[in-house]
Parts: sequence; structure tokens; C-alpha cells
Amino acid sequence: MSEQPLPGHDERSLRRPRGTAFLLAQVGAHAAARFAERISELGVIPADVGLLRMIATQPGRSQQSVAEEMGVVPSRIVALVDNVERKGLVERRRNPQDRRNYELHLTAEGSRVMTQMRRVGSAHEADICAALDDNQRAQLAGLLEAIAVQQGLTPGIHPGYQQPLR
Amino acid sequence: MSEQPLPGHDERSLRRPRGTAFLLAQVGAHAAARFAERISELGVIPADVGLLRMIATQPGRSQQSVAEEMGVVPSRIVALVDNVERKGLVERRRNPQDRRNYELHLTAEGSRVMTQMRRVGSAHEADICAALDDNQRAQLAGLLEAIAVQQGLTPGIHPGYQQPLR
DNA sequence: TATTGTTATACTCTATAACTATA
DNA sequence: TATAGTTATAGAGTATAACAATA
Repeated sequence: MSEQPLPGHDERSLRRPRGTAFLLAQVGAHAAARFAERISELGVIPADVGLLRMIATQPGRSQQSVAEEMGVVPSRIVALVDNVERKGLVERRRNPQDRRNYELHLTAEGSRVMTQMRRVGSAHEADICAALDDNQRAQLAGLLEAIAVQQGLTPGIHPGYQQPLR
Repeated sequence: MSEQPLPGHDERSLRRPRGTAFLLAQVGAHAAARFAERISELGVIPADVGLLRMIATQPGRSQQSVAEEMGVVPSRIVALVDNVERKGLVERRRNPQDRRNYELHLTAEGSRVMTQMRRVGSAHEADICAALDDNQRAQLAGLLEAIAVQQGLTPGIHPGYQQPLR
């Protein structure tokens, strides 16, 4: 093959063509994967985190309201809640006013996990940004924030997990 | 909906706790999703892209070598190659020297798609970075590059697609 | 015996739609 | 009839391990 005189050592030319958007996706996926790794020590998975946070922020919410905010179909919430309920982090309480729906509440254990999650989050933050000084971290946050706003991203929601990627 | 005391207007307090790492994952996932959307017009999916690029860069590679570089199991490459072969973008040619393996080559159509992919990539880049001026884009690229290097990420490889996220 | 690629199998994740129980 | 939640089903994606052909 005469078209590739340099089989593997031209990393410079391999790296340059990739733009900022690719780098963003790559580093973002890495950050998400490392986060998943870290929280696995708490016995939870990324899919649990958003749900737990929503319940912590607004205890007593219904599954429907969670589904709507997450942008997923209600039947999926069933499995999600089953998951965290099985782990003893959340309980379903019948709403006495309208016995069709449940109120979702954190258990004591669930609250404990949420507290630990904040510690894990800080450690994760420090890990991912280890290459940057304080000034650079603020810069990065500002740039990302600008993109997020301009792209119309919802502040707390990570859409990555329900994307088909087909 | 009889919502909680502060249904949605405490976005500030919802946004702040999320650190730079979360923002990175969120924006990165968004960039990946938008990219997937764009290339779907070319009839390819993100999983195809890395493979096509590797074959374009080093025509004639074997499935094994691709599997190794991608960090996935060889049996998965079978389905991946089946995919792009079915689309008429890649062909398997028996290696006459060692008939156990295949040489992977782009077809004419495959080359055409790769060319269009570069255009799509530029448009995508412009879209994602629309909020930033040239100076800021360079800044962002530099910061991300620093993180990527420090975290030991392989330049051309996007690990996000094979992560279980459990 | 080792290597390249393939197939068989099983498991997870997810969406759709039918179903139940309450209203 | 409408709504909250559930279950049944089917389809995609993926990993593991057994397998065939070739070396």
C-alpha cells in the first residue's frame, strides 16, 4: 500500500484533524465513565443518580413527574425506581389523596448515599480537572456554560444516557 | 400539579452544585448526539465512523488490528464490519498471504462518504462552538487537550460508546 | 498448537402497547 | 372516560465462549 508511508507513528496528524467538538465528546464520555466507576463504590449507577437527586430535591414527587422531567417514557421509570427501591434507597408511598400514584421518598440510607455522593463528586471533579489550575478551571467552566446555554441544554439533565447513538 | 414550594425557579441552586465535570459530560454527550444526528443523513452511525476512519487511514488492516486499537473484542468487529459492508462502504478482501484474515478496504462509495464526513464535521464544529469566538475556541481546545493528555486518553479513540454505564 | 474470524447464547437496556386500579 | 403505574413483548447492543478454517 503506497498510500500510508507512516503506519502508526504520525500521531500528530491523527490528532489534529479531530476538532474541538470531538475532543469535547471524548473527554465528556471519559468523565462520565470515570464518574460511573467512582459511584459504583456506593452501589449506584449513573441512571440512579439523576433520579435520586430529583427525589432528594422534591420529596414526594410522582413517577409521572419524574418521567416528564427526565424526558423518558413512564414505563421506564418503573424499572428505574424498582432498582433504587431494591437497593433500599427509595420508597414508594401510596398517595392517600389519589391512590393511583405514588410519592417517592428517599430512605435514611438513600440520604446517606446522597451525602456520600457529594464527596464522590468533589473527588471526581478534582480528578478530572487535575491538569488545570484554579484559573483554568473557571475558564473551562465558563466556556462550557456558554455552550450549554447557547445549545439550549437543561441545567441538571444529562441527556447522554437515553440517546440511541444509532 | 400541586408542586413543592420551589417547583422550578431555583435553577440557580440546581445549576451550581453541578461541577465542571458534570458540565463536561453533559455538553460532551450533547455534542455526540448532535453529531449522530448529522451523520445519519449520510446513512452512517457513530459506531461506523471510527471504523471507517481507521480503514481510510490504513487501508488493508485486519479486523484484529482494528479490534485491538478500538479496545473491543474481535467478535464485535464482525457486526461492525458487517454493518458498513452491507451499506456498501467497506469490502473484505481475502489476504492471499494469509488466508485466515481479511484486508479491509473502503469502496468508492465509502471514500465519498468519508469526504462528506469532513464537511459534516466542520458544520458540526461550527454549530457546537457557535457561542464562542475564535479566541475562546482555541482556549477551550487547549484546556480539553490538557485534560485529555493528563487523563491518558488515546487521541483518536472515543471510549464513550463501549462503556456499560452500569 | 496458535491465530483469524464467525456463530451461538445469554443478558441488559429500552420502547411500545396492552393491561390494572383507581378516579 | 381518563390517569398512574405496571407488565408483556420485542428489538437492539454487547460480551463470553465455542467453533471452523487456515497457518
